[in-house]
Amino acid sequence: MTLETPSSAEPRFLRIQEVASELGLTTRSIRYYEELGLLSPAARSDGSYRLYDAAGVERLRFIKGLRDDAGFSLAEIGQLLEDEAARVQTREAYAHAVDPAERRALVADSLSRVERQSRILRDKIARLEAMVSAVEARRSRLEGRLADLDAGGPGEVR
Amino acid sequence: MTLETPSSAEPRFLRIQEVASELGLTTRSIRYYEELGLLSPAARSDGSYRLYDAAGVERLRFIKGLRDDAGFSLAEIGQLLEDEAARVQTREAYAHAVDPAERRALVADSLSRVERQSRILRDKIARLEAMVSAVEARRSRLEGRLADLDAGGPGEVR
DNA sequence: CCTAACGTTTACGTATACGTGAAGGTGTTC
DNA sequence: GAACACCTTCACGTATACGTAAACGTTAGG
Repeated sequence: MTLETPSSAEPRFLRIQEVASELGLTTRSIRYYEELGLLSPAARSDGSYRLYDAAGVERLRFIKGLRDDAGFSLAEIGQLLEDEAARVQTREAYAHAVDPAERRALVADSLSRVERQSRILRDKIARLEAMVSAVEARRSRLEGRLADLDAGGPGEVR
Repeated sequence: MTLETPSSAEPRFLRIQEVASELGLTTRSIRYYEELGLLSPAARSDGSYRLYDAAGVERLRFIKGLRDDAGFSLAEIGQLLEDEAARVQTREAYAHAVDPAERRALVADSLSRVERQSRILRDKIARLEAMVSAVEARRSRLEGRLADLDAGGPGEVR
């Protein structure tokens, strides 16, 4: 066997292509996101291969979601992730904070950032739902007409 | 007065800049959308100025919504509008159709197109909502910790 | 009639978000 | 240790969605 200490605590790293395949991205995209400062690999191999851990993969999945699902630009995503980074930093500070008041302030800060993220997404959803209801209005008009016709309905178009 | 037959049945036309201002677009964008075949002005003046009617303005508002709110590409919007165009054509055919079976088929066709539009939008909303719930999960974790702290909570970070 | 504001087409410029090599190093396998 | 897939860093190419300027015609007002 070529296995080397397959311990359970081994930090499982993935190389860029493995991550790309798992997420349905290209390696180019991942490197480009890195250029823009949206993420950086957890580590580099001896030969300077990018190595990603689970958190990195999750971050990329989040980025992809924001792009494909929410339709945000990479610049907007950068903003959202800055909030996220600040949140993580805050989390770090929290671990070292002793004063309860300080801890409270740090958590409150994180919370406000998450709430902002949530607001942005919810706002987008609300606008999408407005569009849906416009489409639905047409839909129900058509369904009504169809029902009329099935019941031997009126001859003139209205 | 400089008024000229301000009759109520007068077809109110707007020029491109008026439309652009009303919708928060640029004239360039509107002309570009026209290049792509997403719309065409209802009429042209003697001097070939583009003239838009209420329907044209609505169509543009729809396009802007699909772009800004839903984040669709202009190509995708083109698809959605083709469906819409087919629907309108179908509506026209409906007015001339006499056979009830034919009429039923036409309405059913329109309905299926509208349903497709609705599906596309709802799919987008669903994916957005999945993202929101991910964010909300973090949010409630933070809220919980905040409550702990306010109650004189545990000293170690988890 | 003249002018200022607005419009027209044509065409080249630009930001974003990657794709696509080139030239070379890395890593695993037989 | 040679092959071959994978990685690295430039660097230039490309599609989308417009911005911007040139050169010129149109419309409305005084």
